[in-house]
Amino acid sequence: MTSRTVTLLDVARAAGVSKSTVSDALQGSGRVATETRDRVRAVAAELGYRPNSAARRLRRASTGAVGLHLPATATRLDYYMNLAFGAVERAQEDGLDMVLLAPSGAAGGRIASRVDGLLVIDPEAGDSAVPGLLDAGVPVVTGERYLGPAAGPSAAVVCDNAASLTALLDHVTDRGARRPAVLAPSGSSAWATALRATARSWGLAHGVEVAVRTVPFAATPAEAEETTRALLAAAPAVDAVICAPDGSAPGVLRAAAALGREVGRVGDGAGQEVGLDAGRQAGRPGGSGTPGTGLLVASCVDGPAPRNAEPPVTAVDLRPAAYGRACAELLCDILADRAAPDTVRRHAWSLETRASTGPA
Amino acid sequence: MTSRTVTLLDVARAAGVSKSTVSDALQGSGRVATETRDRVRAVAAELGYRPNSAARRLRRASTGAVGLHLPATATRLDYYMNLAFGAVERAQEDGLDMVLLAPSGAAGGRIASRVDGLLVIDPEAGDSAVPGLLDAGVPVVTGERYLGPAAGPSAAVVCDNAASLTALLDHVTDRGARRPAVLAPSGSSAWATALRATARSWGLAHGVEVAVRTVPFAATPAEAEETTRALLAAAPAVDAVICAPDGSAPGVLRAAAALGREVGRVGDGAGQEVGLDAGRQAGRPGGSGTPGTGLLVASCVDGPAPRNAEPPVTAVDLRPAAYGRACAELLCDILADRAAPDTVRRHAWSLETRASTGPA
DNA sequence: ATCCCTTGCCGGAACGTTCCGGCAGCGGAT
DNA sequence: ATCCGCTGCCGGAACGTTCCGGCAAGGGAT
Repeated sequence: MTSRTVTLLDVARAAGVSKSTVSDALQGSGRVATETRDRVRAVAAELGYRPNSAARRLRRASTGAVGLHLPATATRLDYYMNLAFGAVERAQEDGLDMVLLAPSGAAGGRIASRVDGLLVIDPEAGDSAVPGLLDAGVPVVTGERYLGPAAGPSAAVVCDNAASLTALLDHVTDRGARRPAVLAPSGSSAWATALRATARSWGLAHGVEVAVRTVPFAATPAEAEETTRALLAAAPAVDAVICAPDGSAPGVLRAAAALGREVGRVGDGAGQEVGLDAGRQAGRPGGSGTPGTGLLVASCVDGPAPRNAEPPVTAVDLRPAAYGRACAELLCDILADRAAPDTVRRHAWSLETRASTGPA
Repeated sequence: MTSRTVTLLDVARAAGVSKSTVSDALQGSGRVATETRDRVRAVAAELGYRPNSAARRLRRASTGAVGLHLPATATRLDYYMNLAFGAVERAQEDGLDMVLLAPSGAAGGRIASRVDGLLVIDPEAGDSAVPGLLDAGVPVVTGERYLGPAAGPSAAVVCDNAASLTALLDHVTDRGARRPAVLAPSGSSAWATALRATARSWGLAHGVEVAVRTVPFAATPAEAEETTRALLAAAPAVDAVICAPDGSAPGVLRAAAALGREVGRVGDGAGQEVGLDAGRQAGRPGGSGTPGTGLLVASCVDGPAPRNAEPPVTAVDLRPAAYGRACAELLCDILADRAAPDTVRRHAWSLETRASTGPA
């Protein structure tokens, strides 16, 4: 407030050198004697010199910022909140600002003049903003692959979604389930697509019948509950439900409770065999269910909902904050030429086993 | 890609005028004949001219971006996700980018060189990043007041939290509750402070004893459940629980279920009188509760959790997206000199009555 | 002693925009 | 006819950086 903004020239005068030398000293570029460099840096620090980002950007023809695009349909999922902040943190380490892009996406063309790169998370093939972003003329890193048309090869950080759902299915069968079912997400994101494909193929590979029901990408617990009720009514032999969308696991739990299924146990209490139940429960859709019959429940996305549910629900932890970090890191690497612009990296998930799939 | 970036000078040459005229024509500044202006604009559009934001910012000494700071403790609450996107949308309408600030807050000093203004949402007095932001030298709009030390008068958008909690308390007493309790948030945000104060004062004003328990600002359902159990054990006559933190209402519901309290009904099933219950239930802390005894439940923050709970929970809808919009709008107005830098605006909430406080 | 190469530093020219002062031309008032 | 003021346009000069070419000074090799 009181003092005018201090520029390179001010530092130069104070240090008794030219502005070029100050610039070189601070950037570490050019040829500067170590002694001079230290002195200049000291003076700069003392004067409280802050480089003017606009000037720097003008000169360097870069903006110093990257854009972040999140799925329009799912801005309310706090999974993305964690992801976003992970990304912000990492970008900041490279001195980059993260600008939040409106889901509507407005004019994709002018984006290029405002950011040096783009992070496009879980791009839906149906999202009209995405194609504009992908060829905005700046490097793009997608979180999960883009499966839409005209998908030029761009950099990506991917999760092995097939492996995580497989792990979940393996886990529930390990715990005794014989007839697992999957509530798979709709939509054309890579995540949703992979889960649907895996849900179908795992059964074939293991000679097990897997019931698959499709629910919205961002299903509410109520929707999950409704689907689960219908599923268990139609296929009472199902003894494990794996629920994909973030936050909807409580709905599965509620359906189980309403139908008298005890979550966290498999079988009918006498043993682990479960085939008999089929006949017993058939044709009692909205009824009170058959007390004493167990059900395993798991979620493809960890978060507050599965973690705090009663009982806590086994889930795949996608580690969203780390995922966001990884995306931002890849983009930073590409911008700094530390990585090729078509690099693909993997992000590791972990399985969190909880009471909903059996005793600890 | 193919063509170089088109500058003001290119447009000038193509239109047969000087760069100054082009600038004036496009900005609407200076004195330009209407005919010339239209022609210049047509040429600019045809060439696909995009102003270089870095150059513009350098010249105008503004950055074209505003920063958004969210509470560090609560980045995971999707309330803030909605708020953020509301703000982004509004800022975009004024051509401003919204840059997400890392919760850690790093160096507050250099923020001023990167943004023209700041949005600081629910500033905690304990958040070490906040003071640096408040006097970063740029206009600041806070979402809710900052109650910390050295609070220079800055612009704010506030909610009448006293009124919303009062409305909730009035509502449950209207529905028959005689002994409401409040799970008030800890912390020193204006929201938390106002709720705690109101919880205490409302009782005095109405001659009703209000039990107040403090829970974390971002309490998990498990924490809310635990607190509710303890509360109902210690004060069994409590017949309504109003729960403040976002997302924790399900915990109250679980506690109620565990103690055999029927949510959405008040009294013991025979009538609306409830005072008698006190003796009946006393001294049965962890037990199965008293079946047939009702409990009203409400939340101070609406969202997926109360909306999708079973039964759905009455809540105050703070309308976070609109709130974010309002904050951004105020900041835009201040930056454009349409509002004084110490303007305070109100944001309206609404009460969403649902089954948890009685039949529809 | 001469030459060359390296080191350390500097001046100037961009980057693309906005804004200020100025300069023609012209119509109307004196 | 002279002068004034207004309109429409233009040419610089910033804004604060980075980067390139160049220039002295010094030291080693010839």
